[in-house]
Amino acid sequence: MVVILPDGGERYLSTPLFAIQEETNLRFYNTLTHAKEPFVPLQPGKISIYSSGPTVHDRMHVGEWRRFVLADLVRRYLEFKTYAVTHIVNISDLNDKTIVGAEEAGMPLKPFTDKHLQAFMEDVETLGIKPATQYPRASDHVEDMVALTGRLVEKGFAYEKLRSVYFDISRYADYGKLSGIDLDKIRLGATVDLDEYVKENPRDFALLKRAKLSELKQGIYAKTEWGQIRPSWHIESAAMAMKYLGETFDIYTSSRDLIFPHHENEIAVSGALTGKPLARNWILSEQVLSGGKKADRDAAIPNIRDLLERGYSGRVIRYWLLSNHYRKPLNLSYEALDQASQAIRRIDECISGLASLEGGRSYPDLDQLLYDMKTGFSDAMDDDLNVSSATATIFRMARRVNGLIVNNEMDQTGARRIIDAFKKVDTVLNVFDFAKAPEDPEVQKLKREREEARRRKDWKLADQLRERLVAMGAEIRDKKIM
RNA sequence: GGCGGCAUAGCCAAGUGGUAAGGCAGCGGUCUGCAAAACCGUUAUACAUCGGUUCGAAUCCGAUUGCCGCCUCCA
Repeated sequence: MVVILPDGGERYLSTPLFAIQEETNLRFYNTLTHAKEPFVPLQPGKISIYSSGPTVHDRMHVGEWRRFVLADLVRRYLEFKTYAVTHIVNISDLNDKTIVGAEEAGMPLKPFTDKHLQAFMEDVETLGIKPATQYPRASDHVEDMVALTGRLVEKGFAYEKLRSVYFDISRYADYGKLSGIDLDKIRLGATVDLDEYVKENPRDFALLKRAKLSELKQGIYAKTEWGQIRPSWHIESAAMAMKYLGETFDIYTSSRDLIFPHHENEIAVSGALTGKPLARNWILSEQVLSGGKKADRDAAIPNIRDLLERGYSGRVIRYWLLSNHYRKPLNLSYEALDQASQAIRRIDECISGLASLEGGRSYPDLDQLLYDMKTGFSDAMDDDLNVSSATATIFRMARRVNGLIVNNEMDQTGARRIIDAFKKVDTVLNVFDFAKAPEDPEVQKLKREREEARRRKDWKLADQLRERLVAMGAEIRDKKIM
């Protein structure tokens, strides 16, 4: 007997096959439904994520990195929970900004975008972001975009006007679900000059744009039945998402400010073609503010390299971007970064204390301690990635462990297990320091000299050496002179 | 005007009905040659405002205020 399930087969998810995954209490806030809901993958054990990628015309400022760090957090946490994740990040290298940027730089488009893509990848590494499974580039997928547009025209969802092709929103009844927008009430022309365009309805959006003269000169166009065109951002992203992850995938990560019109338009494109939702879960980061205003590229917002030059390490920046809940606005300030730096140091100190531990008794309640941290961490993360609560668990653990070390109640075996537990948690957060860089010989030499001075009770020399060591950035942890 | 979001200590921040986690900074102490680190103690009887529901509200309901974002060719 064949049963057609009205819910598209979702009830299969309660069969034993899914039991392992189902035991988890993982819940995400889904912007599509405006509610926290249990996360259930489309396929057992496998998860597909698509993330709104960079526009490679400039170095991204630190605010924009929030959505990439969020994507990384989602991915790492799912992998922590033993899912196999496919993660696609699109590279937007064919648009007004890159074309204008290349022109201004006096470079052909490809080398220009290559250069900025390389900068992007540098920052990915600095921030400890796991490289995506693939980084498809818009410029490599124009044929796919033209093909999708052709299908939309055939189905009557798109029309050509003066050699551009537009999506006809009036044909797509579900338009506006993600943003909750009411098309009759939006203010038309609030941010664009509508007179410049010849759409049948000002609410329609471009799929393929007639190539401009400057673009034709540079050869940045594709020949199609509608003329020489360049694809729009919306069709670019939708085409790559569907090509790499299929008609429907598990998670779309991005940031709130891209909901309308961009994501709404992608949903319309894919929904019109397949009748299916593009992504089941939309996980979107709230914005980074600077001085109370949106941090955008026009303002003087520092990028990752600027912050490195100011002395903040990649993991400090990452921790700062991560440590506030992703659905709350985050205010950029050096004070906040300083606080993040201090906070991380607390854990670093604990880890290095464990690593250099000698002697000590074994701690009888170690298993309980480890269990508390593990469950505290994953319970918090299961609840829509509550990083603040998760880190609170870790800090409590650190304080506890430091106390045990002070009282000689921890031995090397226990220390090793605690470090392993920190490492496990850090596969998700990726902010702690386990491999202290070996000290350079000069530092080691000064430290020996200082110890010698202390033994001789030559405090003046010892203090001078301490000043020099601190200035060199060395850490000093004195013990009682025997 | 429409839609969406945010408001908790000096700063950052968790907490959706049971009496305010955690971090930073501060203060007192232990340790130290003195510091640093670490440890112990301490730091919100107004959770934006007003009203309501309840035995009980930061949490639920209504209204208000302030701030932020988006509004279709910038991505």
